[in-house]
Amino acid sequence: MEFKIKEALLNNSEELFGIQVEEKLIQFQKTRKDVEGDLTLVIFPFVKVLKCSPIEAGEKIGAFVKENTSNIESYSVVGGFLNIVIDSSYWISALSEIDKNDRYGFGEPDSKSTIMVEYSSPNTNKPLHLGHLRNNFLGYSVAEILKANGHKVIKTQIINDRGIHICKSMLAWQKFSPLNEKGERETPGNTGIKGDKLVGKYYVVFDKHLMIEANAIIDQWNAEDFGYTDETVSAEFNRLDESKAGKEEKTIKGIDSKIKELAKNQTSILREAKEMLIRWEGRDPETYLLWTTMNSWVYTGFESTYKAMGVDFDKLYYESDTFLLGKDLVDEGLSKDVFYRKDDGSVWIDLSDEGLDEKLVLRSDGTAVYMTQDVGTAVDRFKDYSDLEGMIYTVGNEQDHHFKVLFLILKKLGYDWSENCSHLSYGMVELPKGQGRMKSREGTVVDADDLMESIVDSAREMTQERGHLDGMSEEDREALFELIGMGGLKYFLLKVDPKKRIVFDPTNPEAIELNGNTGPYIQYAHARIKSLLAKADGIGELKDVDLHPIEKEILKQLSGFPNTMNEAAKNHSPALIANYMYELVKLYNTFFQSIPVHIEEKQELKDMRLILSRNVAKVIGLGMTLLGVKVPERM
RNA sequence: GGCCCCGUAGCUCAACUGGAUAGAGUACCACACUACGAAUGUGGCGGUUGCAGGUUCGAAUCUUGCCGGGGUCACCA
Repeated sequence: MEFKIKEALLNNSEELFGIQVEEKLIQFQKTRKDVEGDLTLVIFPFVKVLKCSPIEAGEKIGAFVKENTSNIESYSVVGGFLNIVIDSSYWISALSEIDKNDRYGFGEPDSKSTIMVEYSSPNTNKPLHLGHLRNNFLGYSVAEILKANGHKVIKTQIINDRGIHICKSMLAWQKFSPLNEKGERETPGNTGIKGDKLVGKYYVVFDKHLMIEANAIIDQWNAEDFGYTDETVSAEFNRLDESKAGKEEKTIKGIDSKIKELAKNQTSILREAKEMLIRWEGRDPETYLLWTTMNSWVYTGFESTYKAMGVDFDKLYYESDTFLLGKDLVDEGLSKDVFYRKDDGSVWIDLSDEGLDEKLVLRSDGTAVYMTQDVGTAVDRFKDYSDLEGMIYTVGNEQDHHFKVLFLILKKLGYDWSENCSHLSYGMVELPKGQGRMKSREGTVVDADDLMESIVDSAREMTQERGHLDGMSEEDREALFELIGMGGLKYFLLKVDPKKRIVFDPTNPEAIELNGNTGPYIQYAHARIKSLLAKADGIGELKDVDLHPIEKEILKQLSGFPNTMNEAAKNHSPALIANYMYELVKLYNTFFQSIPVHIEEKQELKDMRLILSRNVAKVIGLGMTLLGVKVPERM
């Protein structure tokens, strides 16, 4: 409709305005709720051209539009706004179109370019937490949205399976695990502890011992006892210690943390972990076996968490496979003078022209850093998929800088596709009242499994209270509780603009509501419609009938679905879908509450309302799928 | 300290990317189930959009300065 009006205005621009107006002057918006109309044209941009008051201009354009466009019932001018009323038969035919299409709003599968979406990408030394939930749901949803818009999508992650962090867990397990009566150390098998939780437990154990040892060292230093401490280290300690004199509390804190770092590096336990990493890199069989064993525990644990989350991947990349890949590219970059080597052998890129700093891409000992492998992995992925057009990295906004640098490096290395790479940067999940983000060491991390379990528990309780479960098997009930709980959780995390941080209070059992603007609210509407439709004995043909205003509102909203999907894909924002869904359901509920369907005497009206309802349910189903949320037939 | 992001009702979030009188949920108060499912609906209460200036027909949105919160500036990942 907008298109029709726009065309009419443009084609008759000379006659109407005296000159050919630019297309961008024609701006439509939704009509305010308290004003009659279905579509509003903003008049202000034409005022200058027509050299008259906004009212006169509005009247003139309104009259023209009514005369030259079909399906315009009437118009009115308020202030600088032309409100256009579209007739019922237009909306009825729109409904008829929607009704014909089971995949309304969706594009032809694989009709657009191939895009890789990376998400999750966990470390293998600790379990997944609330932050990962946001990451996973976001990545999964964006992938589904792109697919629905016709893109071919490859879901992937890079698993951080190597490095000092996993060695810490391995070492702590070796040193500190108690032995059972058979003389075995703790395993998921003999303890019943989930694999990722067990490995995470030993990561914490390592940290505890590290701190004890480091604090003991600092105590000795403070007592001027430097024992076997290296001279350069003791000198550094003295320098730092003396620099505290006369400083503010904040500065002293910073210096203290540097001293702590220094002491940590002197501990035997950290040295052992580093030695273990070197053995790992040398492919020492015993270390490698331990590493594969403990990682496999973690993967088994992750698998069950991913299953509960309802996310999946098409292709996995492991850091242990890719960490060497970037090195060849560093050589290539050196030969192209994109990088340069310092005297100590380390390799850098200078990005000061782009307003960024110098960035290290290879250590002086020749080992790879994070950036090195990210460059390597990116190039590798484009080799793996010849039709790949671009990539989306779902990673928290703490890494904004990293990705800016990464994309720049790729560009400078001559990879044109770097322009099609984007960082889906999302806000951290934070604790309330400026407590900042969750920290594993302080025990404020919200574990993913625990949270999912507790939300399903709430769903179970609420659903049983309602009691619409007669004749449902125990299995089906459990599946339903999970569907509702997970729907609530996903919607809670996805309805917020990805860019914004989320505040979550773990101490508040009602932090995730299941009433109001929530997943279950939308699921409930779906179940209600299904029940309504089940009670209908046959639905007739759609006829041209007069629409109630609320019915028209619902149709307007339904008509906007394809556009919302487009915007969601363009902005990588599931929140747009979630907000759309909420608006749709709110309108429908108003309708449901105030307008009878089955006792309507006029068959044509009844049929229209049933068809309308059917399509609301359809769009709810389609839209929620994009968020990874399932909708029930009953609940 | 340099750079980046964010400040909207008590709380959690919207606002179609510069448009009308800034909207929802929640909490609180009051109503509505013998018409189809009350996880609902209808009212009410609640705001100087952090503060101060600037740009224009028009600013929560763009701009400048300040205040407050977070992030980042590692031969960590």
